[in-house]
Amino acid sequence: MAVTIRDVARVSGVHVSTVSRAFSAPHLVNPETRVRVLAVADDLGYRPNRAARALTTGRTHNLGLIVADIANPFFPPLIKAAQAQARLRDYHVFVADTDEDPKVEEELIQTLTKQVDGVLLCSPRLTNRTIERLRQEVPFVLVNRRVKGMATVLMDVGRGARLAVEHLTGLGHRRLALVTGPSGSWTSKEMQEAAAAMNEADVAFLGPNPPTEQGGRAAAAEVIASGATGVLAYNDLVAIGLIEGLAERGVDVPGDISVIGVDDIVAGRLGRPKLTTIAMPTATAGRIAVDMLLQSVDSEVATGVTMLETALIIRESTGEAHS
Amino acid sequence: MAVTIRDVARVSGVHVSTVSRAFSAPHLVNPETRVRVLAVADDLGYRPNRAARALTTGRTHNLGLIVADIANPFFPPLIKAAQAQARLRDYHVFVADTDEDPKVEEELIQTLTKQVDGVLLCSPRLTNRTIERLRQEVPFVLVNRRVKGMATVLMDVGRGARLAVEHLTGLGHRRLALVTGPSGSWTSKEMQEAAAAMNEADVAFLGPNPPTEQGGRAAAAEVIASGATGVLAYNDLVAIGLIEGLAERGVDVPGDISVIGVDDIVAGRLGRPKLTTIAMPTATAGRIAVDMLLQSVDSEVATGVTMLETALIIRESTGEAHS
DNA sequence: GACAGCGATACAAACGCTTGCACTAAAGTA
DNA sequence: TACTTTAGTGCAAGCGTTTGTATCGCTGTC
Repeated sequence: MAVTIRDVARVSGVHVSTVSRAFSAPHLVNPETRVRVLAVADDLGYRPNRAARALTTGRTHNLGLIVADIANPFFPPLIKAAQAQARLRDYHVFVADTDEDPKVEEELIQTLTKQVDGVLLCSPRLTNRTIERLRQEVPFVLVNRRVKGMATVLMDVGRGARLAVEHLTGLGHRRLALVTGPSGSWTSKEMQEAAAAMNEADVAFLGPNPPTEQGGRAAAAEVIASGATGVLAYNDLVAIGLIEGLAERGVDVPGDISVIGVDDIVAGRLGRPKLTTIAMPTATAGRIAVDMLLQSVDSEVATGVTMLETALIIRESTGEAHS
Repeated sequence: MAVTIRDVARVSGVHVSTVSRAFSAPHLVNPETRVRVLAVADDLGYRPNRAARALTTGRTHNLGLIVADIANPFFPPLIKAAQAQARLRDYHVFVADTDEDPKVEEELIQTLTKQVDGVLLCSPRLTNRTIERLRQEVPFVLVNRRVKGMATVLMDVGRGARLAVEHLTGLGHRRLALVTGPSGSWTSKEMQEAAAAMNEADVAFLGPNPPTEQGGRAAAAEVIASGATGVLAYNDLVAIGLIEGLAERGVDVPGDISVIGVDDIVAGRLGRPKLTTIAMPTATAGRIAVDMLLQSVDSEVATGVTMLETALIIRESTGEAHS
């Protein structure tokens, strides 16, 4: 049915191995033979069967990309960039969604393992132990999560959180709240630690919450109860939900309470009030993560940590405190 | 290195074929043997190598999902749903981004072809001829694009557009404009046809435009020049950009001009003014498309058209016309 | 003029799995 | 009892590649 290397060999009057080498080891075949073979291949519409190739070489030329929630606006730019970068290197990428469920996540990795050369784990909810175990089976690069000795791409939310707290205290807010995310989240922990380390402010930790609009809306009451006038939310989605939840309770942002998000998603830029937020270089992260992964696939060294800068973008959801 | 079917066979004292059948044809093996084999397999951590399986069976158990732009908020829910549905059926999915480029799209299909059992083509920009040619090589399901005789999932934007026009004329708008999308887009054509067929209104067609915020912003001048007071935009992103562009030129929405988008993305719901829009059942589309694809993979019949309902959601970006 | 060296090619095994066929032993049938 | 059937299993070919090794005809060297 499909045209194979054998067809090309037959038509061009050489052995299959010569055809194979014409593609993958050009220097081993006579230039004339090569052009002839290539011409025939093109003629016949030959496309190498990557599954077959994978079988002998052990390289699938596929990557796995596992994220907690594709629909979370944080991820698409990362997925897009990763996929583009992979394509540049002649790799295809499986995208899988765990629905924030560690069980699903592990299972996904297990089944993907045999068909990929490596996997990108974005904001994994797995335990360190599990990650370390799974790592035996397939090279990883972690995004937004630190596990000792593993290749990692991080975005410096710690610094972002510090900037955010400084911004808030600079505006006169004394009592702050951090609306935390899922409990397994490195980002969330990082933000907590950064905020806790700043002793110029008195900050309450609220959560954990699902990293969604709903999560934010649901946290509104708790935020009000905390008495905080400055809030740092786990991400923009949560921040937006929170602002809505506060509005429903008659609390104005930034009039009564200032809110800062994380991620700089489009919706925040277009919302009302426009969201002050910590911008994450997600596309860059995706690109770099793929490069690291490919490198560790080739060289067997799967280590190194890349820390990417974040930036505080001040828009309209933060304002002066009224004492 | 990795544990294969052979290891399982050796340890459990049976032939590889028995192990194979224990997995894929249980009724052909003695129940006792089967449980023993399965136990050993589990013990050893055996995972079938899908590439090898693909080689013999011709089924990769992979799907390709090709979209114009992952970062366009229209797609993530579709991708997520498709991926989830595929997983349910024990399929993995390659996600690829064409960057709205037909060349890239074709190339992607070509390289993916050998590693997938079928591909989902979302809002393809390819010509019908090309699609029909490519179809010889791999089963397709088209989303948001109609090609005769091909399996298709459509969302009824035509009806949506009619509702939108009615809504606008109902508000007293007489001069309308349609800010069209990319020229290859079925959706865009569909909207034009629907709008043109409504002779109660005088509608100008503006475009084509890139389906982005920038595209919308850039169209602002043209919209003003057209004299229209009611505008239907290709999608929410364009609508949002347009509203911004109009604001920059001192034109208020919905005060001076009413704007309707398409897609019902999150950003529209949170924006200011909240966008009146045509909601698209993207998640449903993704789910159904996968089911259709899998069905056509099995049965060789790759036809049938599913039309999904859309709905006009009236929010704040449309208002009465001032005569 | 015999031989080492080399470039180009052919050969064949291997990758991990599926599957049609052959075989055996037990069970059913006449 | 002799037969056919059937359940359970083994055997081996084959899927489309890659790749180490063998082969072959040259050229160049002493």
